Amino acid sequence: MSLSLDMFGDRWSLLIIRDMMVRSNKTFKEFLASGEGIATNILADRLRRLKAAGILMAEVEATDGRKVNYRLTEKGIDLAPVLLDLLLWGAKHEDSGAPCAVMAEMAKNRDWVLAETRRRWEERDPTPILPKFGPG
Amino acid sequence: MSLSLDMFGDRWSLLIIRDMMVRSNKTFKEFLASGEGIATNILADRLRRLKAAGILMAEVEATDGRKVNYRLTEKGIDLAPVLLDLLLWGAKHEDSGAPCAVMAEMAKNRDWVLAETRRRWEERDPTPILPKFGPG
DNA sequence: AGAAATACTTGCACATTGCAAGTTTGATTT
DNA sequence: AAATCAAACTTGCAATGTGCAAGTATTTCT
Repeated sequence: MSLSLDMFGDRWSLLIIRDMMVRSNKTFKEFLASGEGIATNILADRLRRLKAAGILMAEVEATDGRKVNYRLTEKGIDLAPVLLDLLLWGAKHEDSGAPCAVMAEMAKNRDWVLAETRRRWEERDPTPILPKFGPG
Repeated sequence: MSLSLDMFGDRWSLLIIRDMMVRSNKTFKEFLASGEGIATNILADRLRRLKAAGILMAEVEATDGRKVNYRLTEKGIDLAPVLLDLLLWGAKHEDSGAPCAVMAEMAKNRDWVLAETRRRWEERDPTPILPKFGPG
């Protein structure tokens, strides 16, 4: 756990991973526009560190050599349970602005949400997971 | 989630909570002796912030007015799923030194481990959770 | 060839952290 | 009762990390 916190014991790393996981953010610009207000140098540094740790990988887009697409690795997508629990905790104990019913659904269908998150990652499906709930 | 990371987006807060949860650490001195090497000023600051956030509470020991006993609140013990997932992730993807079999057991009995963690908190049972596994 | 877009890097002020030492309050010993 | 010890902090300061504004490199568009 101490090792995990060497990597995630900062303000931004987990937010970046969350943006990749639930918003399908892929590019530097998208991360900047995520609204949390990360500085460009910090973003560059975190992407570098997460890449070095094998949590994400980077590749330049085939059709546009300017763009770099970041993508979670298996190690990265395995953080989904941590992020989901953190989200549920925040929704329960902090004023998150998220509707209670939605959060209750997510807590109830925890395993399905995790499976669906992984499926979207595997199939590169960029559909956001938040508005859709339940197996049916 | 951004709100959660305002609180836990640092190197030490979650480690302190982990030490309270799995090692039943209660006093300033015990936290210092946990082996992670936190500085005294940082420890004091984090305890203050976690207390202000309602994640733990402090009370001076009745029989020894020097000692302050820290204890997780309901809000604090609710972080157990996050910590467990982080532990399992670290065990899977980083060299944690923890035996694989033990971690596999924890992953399998996730719900039981969480229930047992909460029971120990409610009953103030200081038995460490790590060497004991399975419902039977 | 020139302008625009994307992904960074750099310089610098400011905040946070870590270490060592000191302070405060309460218990224990003589 | 005085001196000593113990636990929980606080303080000072150097080093490290962060955030903002600006600049650079490479690639694409016109």
